[in-house]
Amino acid sequence: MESTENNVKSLNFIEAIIEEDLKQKKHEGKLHFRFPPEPNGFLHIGHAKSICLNFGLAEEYGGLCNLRFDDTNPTKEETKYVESIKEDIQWLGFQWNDKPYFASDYFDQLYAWAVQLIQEGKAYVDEQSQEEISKQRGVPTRPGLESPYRNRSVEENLALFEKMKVGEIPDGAMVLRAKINMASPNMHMRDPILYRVLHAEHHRTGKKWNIYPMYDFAHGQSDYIEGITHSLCTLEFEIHRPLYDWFLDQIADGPKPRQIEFARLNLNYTVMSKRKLLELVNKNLVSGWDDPRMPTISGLRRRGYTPESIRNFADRIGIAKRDNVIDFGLLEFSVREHLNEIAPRVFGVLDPVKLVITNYPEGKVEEIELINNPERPEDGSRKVPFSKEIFIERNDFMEDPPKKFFRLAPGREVRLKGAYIVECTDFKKDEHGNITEIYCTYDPETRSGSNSEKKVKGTLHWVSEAHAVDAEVRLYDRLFLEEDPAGHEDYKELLNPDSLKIVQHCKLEPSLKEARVGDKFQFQRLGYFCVDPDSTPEYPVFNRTVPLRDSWAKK
RNA sequence: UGCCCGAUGGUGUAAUUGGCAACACGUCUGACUCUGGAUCAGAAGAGUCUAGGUUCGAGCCCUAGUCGGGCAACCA
Repeated sequence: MESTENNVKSLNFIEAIIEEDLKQKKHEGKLHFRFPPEPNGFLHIGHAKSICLNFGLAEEYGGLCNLRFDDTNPTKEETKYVESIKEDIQWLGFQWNDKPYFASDYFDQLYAWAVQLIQEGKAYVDEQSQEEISKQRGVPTRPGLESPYRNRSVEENLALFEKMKVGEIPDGAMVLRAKINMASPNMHMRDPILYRVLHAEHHRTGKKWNIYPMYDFAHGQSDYIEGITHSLCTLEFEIHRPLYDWFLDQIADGPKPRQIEFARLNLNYTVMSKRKLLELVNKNLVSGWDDPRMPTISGLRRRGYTPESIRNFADRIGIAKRDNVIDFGLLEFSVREHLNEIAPRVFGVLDPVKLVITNYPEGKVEEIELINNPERPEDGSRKVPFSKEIFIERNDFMEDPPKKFFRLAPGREVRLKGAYIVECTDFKKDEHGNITEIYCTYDPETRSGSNSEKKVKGTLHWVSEAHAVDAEVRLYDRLFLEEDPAGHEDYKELLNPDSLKIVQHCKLEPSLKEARVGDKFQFQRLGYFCVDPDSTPEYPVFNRTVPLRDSWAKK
């Protein structure tokens, strides 16, 4: 955000902290961030906000940013997620420092620190059941109770922890707990669990471990090991910060990372929790993590969003601590803005109706030259064939139109973009009243570029029947009917039944035969579209990224 | 009946750190246009949750409330 007068960039609260730290020479002027996803699902637009924040700050201030997989729970994590996360970050245009890091690389060190805490009398093995432990923890308004195992000897703790480690203890039978304060008003300080027994195979360490550290015992330490200076996370971890600091106080002697929390991104008309997104995928409510209706990065990519548009979006929404719900329209604005700049304009008729130009010579074909992108003259032009029989959009014709309808109707004139002005003389209907054919005459004097004086209110896109490419087009709408689906008992009931409309045999201009998967276009007057991977050479498939703004449709 | 955090136009974010609220999206006008797009010009819309206090002066500081969010997983 720029202030208008003196062009001074205004800082968000995290940048303000950073600049202050820099001024104080806090970490000898070094800046090191990290993006720490758990590989248990695909990244979504909310993660994009965090990615842009962390990697963006590193770029902005000349610091570093690690990609670190927070893989301390082998029951939920998979390699395929690791791969998708890497792909998404790179696609967004960011590069992590050095190599991908993994919390699991620190299991040995973490274990050693746990032993150290035991030796210092700051941790103990509890063999109560999960239910008992949870009951003793108390409630936020009342202190908890101390475990009967809280004060056993260091030797006994060491021996038990060793048993946990070598696999002699069944899942759930014992945990290692920090000895902090069962009466703390902060529930996370009531003797939090450090390690649990899990006879699970880890995606990277395999069967080496039978115990795995909890998030709280791994995260801050991982930051510390990597020399992170600013550990940025979302608001729900705010209450963990005293624990984050407590662990570091026990083990660290060098400079410590500082945890700073910011508000996560919420977008209306969608859900953003990995659990819910996973459920949509698992229940086949969408076609997969990359379904173009998903708010995942892979979904947005397939939908036709560009990395630039997402980064600009992240920039626009800002960083603060207050809860927020961003209007989906802002995301759409961001893609339109970028696509308007880069997408070649083409003709595509989604709902074709045939138009015959009765006074146009039979068999004649003119090659009409069309500008590829008026926003970028350097993108040149292309030739599009024009002939006697063409397709136009069905809703560009009305039998009995209102006065403000600037398109085709009996007796009305309209320009066929790049070609001629035509006047509707007649039309044909079938027994159901559907228009089947429209008849026009053209004025040869009005060809584009011929300086004819004639002006008309409307301009239509069109595709020559004989030259048309057939295609499938997928029209997407918001996935949910209500602004806040997650706020409902069952958000799945709020799925928009019309979130995907598949249209077959759309008619596209012949140049689109050359389009490759991922290519983006503006179908003139309709919206932005991109080639879907489901395409075949014979039958391309296009996704509508976003429609054009339509001030006519609004009325 | 606890602890932590937050509160600025419809939405989001600013306010040179105490000097009478700005930018973006959205909305509405109008111009232009061979995309009812884009672009351009303009408008409406908050007096900053409330009440006190400090001060020449408060969105910024203090006090007390109100409202909203979070915290009681062997998840992250």
